Amino acid sequence: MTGVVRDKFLSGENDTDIVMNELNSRRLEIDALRALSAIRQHGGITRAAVALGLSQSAVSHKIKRLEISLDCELLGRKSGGPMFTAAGEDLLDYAGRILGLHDEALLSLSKTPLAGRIALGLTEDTACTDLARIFGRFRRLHPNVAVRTKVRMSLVLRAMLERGELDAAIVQVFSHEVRPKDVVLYREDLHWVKHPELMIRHDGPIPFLSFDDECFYRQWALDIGQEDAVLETVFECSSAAGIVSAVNATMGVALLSDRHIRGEMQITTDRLPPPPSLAYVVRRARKSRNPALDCLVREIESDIGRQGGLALAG
Amino acid sequence: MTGVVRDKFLSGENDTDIVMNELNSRRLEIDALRALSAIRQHGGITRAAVALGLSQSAVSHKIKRLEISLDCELLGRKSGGPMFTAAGEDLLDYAGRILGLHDEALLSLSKTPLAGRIALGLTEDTACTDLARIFGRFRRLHPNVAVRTKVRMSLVLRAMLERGELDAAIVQVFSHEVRPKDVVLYREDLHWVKHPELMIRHDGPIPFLSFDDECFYRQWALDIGQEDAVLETVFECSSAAGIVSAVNATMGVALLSDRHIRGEMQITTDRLPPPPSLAYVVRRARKSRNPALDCLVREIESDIGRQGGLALAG
DNA sequence: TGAACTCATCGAAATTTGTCATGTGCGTGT
DNA sequence: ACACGCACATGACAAATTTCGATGAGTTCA
Repeated sequence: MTGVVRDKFLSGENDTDIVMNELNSRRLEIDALRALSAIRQHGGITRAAVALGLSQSAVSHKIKRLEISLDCELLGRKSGGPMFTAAGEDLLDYAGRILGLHDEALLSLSKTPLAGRIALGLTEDTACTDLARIFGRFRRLHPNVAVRTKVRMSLVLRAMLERGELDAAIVQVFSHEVRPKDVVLYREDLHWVKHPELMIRHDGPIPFLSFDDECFYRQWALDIGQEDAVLETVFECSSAAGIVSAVNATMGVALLSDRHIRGEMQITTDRLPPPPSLAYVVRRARKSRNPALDCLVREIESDIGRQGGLALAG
Repeated sequence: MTGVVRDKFLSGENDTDIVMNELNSRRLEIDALRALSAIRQHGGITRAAVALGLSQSAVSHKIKRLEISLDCELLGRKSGGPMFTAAGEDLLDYAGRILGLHDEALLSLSKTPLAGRIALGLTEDTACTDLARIFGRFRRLHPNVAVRTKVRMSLVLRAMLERGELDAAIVQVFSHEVRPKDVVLYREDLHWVKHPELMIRHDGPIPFLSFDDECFYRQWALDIGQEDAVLETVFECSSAAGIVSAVNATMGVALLSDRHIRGEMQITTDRLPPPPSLAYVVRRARKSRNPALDCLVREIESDIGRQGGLALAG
């Protein structure tokens, strides 16, 4: 509220009355309340700023404005102390309720139905999961949204995202590669596995059962294999099923995720470095501002049900 | 939200994407919701603007911005039709809830206790009502606020308001004198009354039982009496009780409100014009920006409990 | 028809918000 | 003790948004 009309009556008043005028115009910005919630959600001002698409200082300014309006501190600024003051905790509660009503009003009153197109990339293993059910429901709820899915390996999907051929993709990345804007759906550990009857010699190369060129973590394996001249690729196959068979046939050692370890396979670490852990994330193209996609990502995230325990982003 | 960071990615996009970007940044301003409520409360944009201390065009712009955010119309703009659309009615409901939470958050979190002074004027009949209870509670809740009340007749209080000797007063005014910023507490009708045994002659003056100089509507009666030479003042008294006794003693005709009509009194309209109706309002001095007074007025308004049915102003 | 009233729109002034650059404080490692 | 990295605060200013005053358009009433 920037009204000048009211201030015409203030001429000649003393400084106390000017302060009182400030207090009279107090209000809490919706977006500042949203920033406060994001600080709680993401664990700090800087990460909240990234998630909101603002600069760190804009978020800092917003909190400052809330604090001025309320004339109390909201963030605890002592090292090692709680992030929020008691007042900050109280306001977070109000913020949640206000934002809930606000967003509900936006959703229920807006007469623009979700429409548009979504070009979505999936890997084969995610394509065969509950995601199909999620997409089906989404289509039923939003008939005006055209969802086009392409199933590729993760490296291909990532290239397509970069080229703008996809709006979003569900891809595997190493955990250290998770970007702030990625939505982490779940995480997986990789293991070196072999059949119990396969003897690893103490010298010379280890026979490696490799996924093909398009497996994004195959390159990691080859890189460490070349560095130490440890691995020798003896088998290439693009499917996990093929690799599983080769392991069971004692043909060599493979790098597999928990999901693929079965039967008599044995996890081994002899002469091999600990593998990196993986994350399945929804990654969006840079040019992907699309309410329909926002809604779909929210559905996916909610349905996969991370239960708020895992960090959304690094 | 005016972020530039995100918009850097939009270069080269077509117009559809720009529209979608607007939708993505939708939000409902707190003050716009407050304006919508004020339009309902005051019966139009222009009156709402006065009450909010803004120009008419600022309020018009606010509604326009809400309509753009929601992509629907909120005000019915057909003559004779309802002021609000169905969507407008829905949003009013949300607005009430959001504003309630917002204002509650402001009140409960703000660490600046209400302080200051209130110079309040009352008429004798209002001083002897539940208002005393209201003031008592206000003092207990806000011990730092000094409330000083002066009991006078309405005309005197109005003069004191003009002179800045009072911050606010509860006064009687004719209904057509209600100002936009007055808070209407309740309304009263006046009636010409006489005892059934008093015969009004068909010619010559009517004996008039008059309140004294300080009764603000006495002047109205004398004015119309002089115009038509109808009334002859035969009795003057400053208290309603005295006037009631004189009526019952068949001394003449008096102008009384519903509250004072009792026993065998008879309402009459022979040869007399219909009296104006009255309103009891909280009227504030022009220089009365005072959070403590705001709070007190809200308490008074709420407690008198107009139940939202009556218009607050003209 | 003219007057009064209400609301919408335009151009520009006023105000608010966000960015960038920099400062400050804290924790960690050498 | 010092250097570095990280997180947040602050100042100056640009960009965006809101408000104002003037005016236009529409409606109602006498």
